[in-house]
Amino acid sequence: MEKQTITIYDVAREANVSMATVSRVVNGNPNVKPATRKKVLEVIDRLDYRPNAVARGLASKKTTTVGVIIPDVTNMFFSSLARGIDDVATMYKYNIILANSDENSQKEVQVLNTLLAKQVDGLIYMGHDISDSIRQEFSRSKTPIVLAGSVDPDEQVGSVNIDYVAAVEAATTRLIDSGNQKVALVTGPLAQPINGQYRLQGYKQALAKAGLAYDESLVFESEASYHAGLAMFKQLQKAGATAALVGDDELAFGVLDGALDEGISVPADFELITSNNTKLTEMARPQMTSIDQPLYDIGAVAMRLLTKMMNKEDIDAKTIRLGFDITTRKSTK
Amino acid sequence: MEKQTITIYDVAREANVSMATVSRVVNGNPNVKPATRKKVLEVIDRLDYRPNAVARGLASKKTTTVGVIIPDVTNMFFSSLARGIDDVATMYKYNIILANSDENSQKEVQVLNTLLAKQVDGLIYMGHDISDSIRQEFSRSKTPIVLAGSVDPDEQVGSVNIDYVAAVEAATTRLIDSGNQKVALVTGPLAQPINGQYRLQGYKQALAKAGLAYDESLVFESEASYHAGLAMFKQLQKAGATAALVGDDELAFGVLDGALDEGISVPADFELITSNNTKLTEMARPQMTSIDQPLYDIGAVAMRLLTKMMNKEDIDAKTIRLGFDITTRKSTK
DNA sequence: TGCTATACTAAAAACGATTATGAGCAAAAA
DNA sequence: TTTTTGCTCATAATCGTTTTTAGTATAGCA
Repeated sequence: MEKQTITIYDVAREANVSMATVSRVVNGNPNVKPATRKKVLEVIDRLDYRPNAVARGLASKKTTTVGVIIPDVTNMFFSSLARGIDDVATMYKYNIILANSDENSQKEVQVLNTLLAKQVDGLIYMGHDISDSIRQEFSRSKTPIVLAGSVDPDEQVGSVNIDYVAAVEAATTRLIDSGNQKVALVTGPLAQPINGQYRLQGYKQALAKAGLAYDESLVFESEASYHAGLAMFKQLQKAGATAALVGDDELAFGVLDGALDEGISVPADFELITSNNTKLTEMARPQMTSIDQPLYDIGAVAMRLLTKMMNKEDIDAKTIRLGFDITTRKSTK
Repeated sequence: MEKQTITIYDVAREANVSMATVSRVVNGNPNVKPATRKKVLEVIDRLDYRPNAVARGLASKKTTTVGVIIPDVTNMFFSSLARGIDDVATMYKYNIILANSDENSQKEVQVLNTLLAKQVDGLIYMGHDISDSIRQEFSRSKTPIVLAGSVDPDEQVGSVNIDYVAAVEAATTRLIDSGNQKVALVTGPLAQPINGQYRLQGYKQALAKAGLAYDESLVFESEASYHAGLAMFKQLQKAGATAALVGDDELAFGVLDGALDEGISVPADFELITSNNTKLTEMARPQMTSIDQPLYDIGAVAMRLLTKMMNKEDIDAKTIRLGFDITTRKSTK
């Protein structure tokens, strides 16, 4: 128990150079003679010196850390995004401060502020609902921000997503084309733009193109949980729906099991398309047909976009729209 | 676009006090006259001052940040732990730096080092496999560390887990008691202590107590994925197993669907118990009986233990063993 | 009135890096 | 030989806090 922390100053002294030189070799600055560099590296190794990132952050005003606000890590949709984010973050030598928000705007604002206090170089925000309070915080912050997997109606900040309108329209059309007159739409709160604006719009467009009337009683709001889906099926049945487009995989899994538990055969008597194409879609029996959002990629691209913003590189477009697909499995005819 | 960052010095000047005084009111130090405190708070509010956590971290040598090493956020088992960790972390005003390791020891060591460079106040490590390299890093680090959901054979660091031996023994016994002569054990790599030592031991104990011979051909190693489970079932069948204890829910889900896909009826012709009691167990049809590890709690307790260590409080026990249960559902008779 | 105790506040020194600025020196050019 | 050029490297300022040290003002007391 001899020494405490060993600092750049210690290695400078041991190596008979100045701290500036040590700093240079640590940071790979080329202005160091190979012999000197070697000497310094040896001392670093011998002393087991590890640069203090906090001090470095203070001096350089860069923390190589980005904040990630996530509704709930436990939700496969978001954790898939998070995985993409983390992978490209480490690729670019950034670390991730992860904070769960429960999509509660008060918590979000608070979290955002502690993240900014910690001087993160950038922020990634996940969550469908961009409350006014958080939007306000966004706009007065100088820190680069990008939204992953959700849409920013006024394009203040960067965002990466898919064309939800088109995706839902395509999926709904598929359901209509296979003979369903009454296709239900089951999503999260319509107050959230992704549901109330985009998904609903896509749904209506599909209906309109097929010459079907829009029937409000076929639109269901629900939290995104398995149990909610289980309970939901009876309502769908009551409303006379013979097919449903569901906005979340867990929820869809619930609806599916709800149907099965009622003795309804899927897809023969009830067809279902879900939206996120997580692993869950393959675990269900029958496996679920799904809109295929490239979740991992959305996260990865969002982080990549953020790195560009942090580097002050030119961005062609703040909003990146990735392609989607519909993966056909066994829950549709 | 007038001012850059506003510092403690600015508010001191505006409020006609010293920076030390501002520091005191920000940190809730009682040695400040109420009137002064009020005045300072007003200025802070007016200038929209936000303390720089990096500078604070440098000066105080505390970052109120803990590092969390996780194999994969996308795995429900670990994300459940992570959620517990994050919740109590925020409760104690800590933030979480989350890093995926893929249970790759090289990555782990690297991640650990960058975390330490960032001066985290503590570390939580998840993962079944504690490689020698990581163990070595642990032992020469002065930073408090606790393991969540895994066992430390030499109790160098803190850890929170359940009694895996007893849990597996109980589950296996259950399977034997319901008439199965050939119970398979399906887990991750036996090289990992949790599998090769604890689970296997529990399994053997159950066998021994029931007077059954241990048959190596009934023990299967597998990665913890749904697809691996799907493929695994045929092997179980070939080995003549009529029941299985599976170490991971996704894997178990795969085994279950594998059985179903083969036309085997569960639990009539094949019984199954899984180990983690994640949401998945309820989604399966039939729902899966499971050892019930309190995942969220393990995470939460681990973080709580870590806070105590970081505060240098006395710890009664570095290893905390939580209780477990077996939740009976429909995959057992 | 003078002295001590009390209650705060001010100034300055860390904390451990980064980064201008410019000095020293050898090689090249004049 | 002298001047210029180009590398290397050292000095010192700076980043925004916390924390220690040294006060100062007020009040209490004899």
